[in-house]
Amino acid sequence: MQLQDVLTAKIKEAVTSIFDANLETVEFQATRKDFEGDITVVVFPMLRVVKGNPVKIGEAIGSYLVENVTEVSKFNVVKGFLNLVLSDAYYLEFFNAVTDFSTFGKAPQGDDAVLVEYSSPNTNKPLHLGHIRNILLGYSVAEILQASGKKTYKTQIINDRGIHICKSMLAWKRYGDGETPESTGLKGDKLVGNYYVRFDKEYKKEIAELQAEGKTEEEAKAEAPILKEAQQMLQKWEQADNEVVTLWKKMNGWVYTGFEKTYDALGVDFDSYYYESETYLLGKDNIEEGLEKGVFFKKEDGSVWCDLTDEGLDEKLVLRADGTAVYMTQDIGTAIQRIKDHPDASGMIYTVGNEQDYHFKVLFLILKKLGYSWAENLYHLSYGMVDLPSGKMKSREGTVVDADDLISEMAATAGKISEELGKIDDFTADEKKELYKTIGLGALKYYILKVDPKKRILFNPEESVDFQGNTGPFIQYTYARIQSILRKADEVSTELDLTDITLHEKEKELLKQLQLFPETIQQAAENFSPALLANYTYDLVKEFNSFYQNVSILSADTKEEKQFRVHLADAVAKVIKTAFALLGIEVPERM
RNA sequence: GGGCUCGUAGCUCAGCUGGAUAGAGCACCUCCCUUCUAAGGAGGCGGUCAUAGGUUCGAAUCCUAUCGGGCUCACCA
Repeated sequence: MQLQDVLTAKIKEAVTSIFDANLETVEFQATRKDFEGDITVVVFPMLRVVKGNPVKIGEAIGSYLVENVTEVSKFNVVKGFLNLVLSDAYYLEFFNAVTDFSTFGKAPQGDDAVLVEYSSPNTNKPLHLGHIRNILLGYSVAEILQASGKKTYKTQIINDRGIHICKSMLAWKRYGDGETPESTGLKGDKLVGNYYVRFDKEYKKEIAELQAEGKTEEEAKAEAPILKEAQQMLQKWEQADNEVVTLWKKMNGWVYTGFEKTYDALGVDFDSYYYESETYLLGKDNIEEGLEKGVFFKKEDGSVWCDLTDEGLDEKLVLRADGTAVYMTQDIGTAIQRIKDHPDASGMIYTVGNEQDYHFKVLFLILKKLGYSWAENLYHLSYGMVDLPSGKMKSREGTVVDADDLISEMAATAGKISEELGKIDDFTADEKKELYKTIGLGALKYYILKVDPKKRILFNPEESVDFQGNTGPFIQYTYARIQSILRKADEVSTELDLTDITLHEKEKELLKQLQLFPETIQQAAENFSPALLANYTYDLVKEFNSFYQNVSILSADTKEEKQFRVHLADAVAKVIKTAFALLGIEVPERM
């Protein structure tokens, strides 16, 4: 904010010349709606340096500013708050200075790059609502970072190996009867997911049988033949057994095709993919290095540990006694590998649920100890669970909210509402379908992104997602309404003449809100919080609606006024579009 | 039990580095579609900001303790 710098300097100047005292900082805040003014200087903190009555001090500074700063046209003092009224010219200049509102707020791209990891699914079941939160957050944060001037690489790590993958493979082999996505018409991830569930069913059956034979529950769980067979399968996989690997490739292929469809429906993309089947052996060399550097130590049994007691944490195992890797080993190796693969990247963001807070705390600490410069720029984008009114989502109990189902339900609801309103009766069937998808997704994405990532979300499928109030569709609707105005205003010249414009109160409010956009993007980037951006957009839309209700755009008094208002509405629409793009939400021209 | 985290209106959520009388939406009540798209707008109802202390000119915000919810403390991933 340039003006704030000017004001700061002038206020310091005023305090020096009037009170013969030196101010170190000046505190500003936006003026509350119920007071006259645009920006407020808080006088209280000055009392430390300047003795006296805050109101008198405020008045003295106020009149000094009106005289010496052209942008300040009036002032008033309430208690210790000096409210400054900024001139119309100041706001009009701001508006005029923005050459292109469709790129307004975005910082030019620098050289500094950052990796954003998100999604990271298992390949044994379809994506659900929990993944949706992850995916939307990760994608949006990547876009926001990009808009804040960073280069970003979107990436994911796919958990494509392990006992859980073998479970669905085994169940398919036993009971699948050669089924394929083509033969069943099922999405590949759904088909594989069904066999994962099937495995669990058979497993439970076997446990029950064994328990009937007198085994304890624990024995039964460990000895169930189907589990034993799955474990053998994993061993065979690790030995690169041809048959197992072929099956694994085939079924994973189905899953990937299925995932792609879901990603596509959500409108997200990735720049690179990492597979655990390729990275799970990484990290062992790094452990060796760490041992040499003295970051790690070896216990009598040969296992390797990292001592984090100085940091108030425990000792953490990084390599088993038999030399095999643990989760941590792999993550250390993968992080190092990724930076090697992206030499311009100076940091990494992991979008992973908050149940792994501790893991990432430790991981980052270890990487720092290993001396990697980029380890200072690691961030765990931790988010809360998505819970149902009934509690946690459990795939086995069938209480999972499936991602694809949810997406299509949202579109269906959007369709129902649109049909009732009947504003798009002239649309073709395809156009309607496209629009309903846009609105449905807008509702879902906004619903999830507007809440602080840290907080858990309670999702009630019965009540579904709102389409009124602080929602995606409401904001999309405002955008569409502005487009409608612009279509009708097409005879307005592109030339903008601001010389004779006197700002209406509502116009001023809108301009103020627009002005905040660039810093909102920066803040959202710094805090890794799409929620900040979502709520900003809502405020902007509220402000526009208030303007819309009070100020006639197309029937303004003068031609210049009309032009200005049309341009202003257009600017609002463009900012909405940019903000929503950063949230991964599309905006329709009509709805 | 240790660590982390959350607790704001009946419900879902905002509230930036401490600042003025704590804000929206939903729900409920009253109005406003012959006027640029009513998925909208104006107003009403609704709060001891979990509780108790502390820090100071000033606390929803910072500190401490307590209570409540969640997560986590694996040679699982």
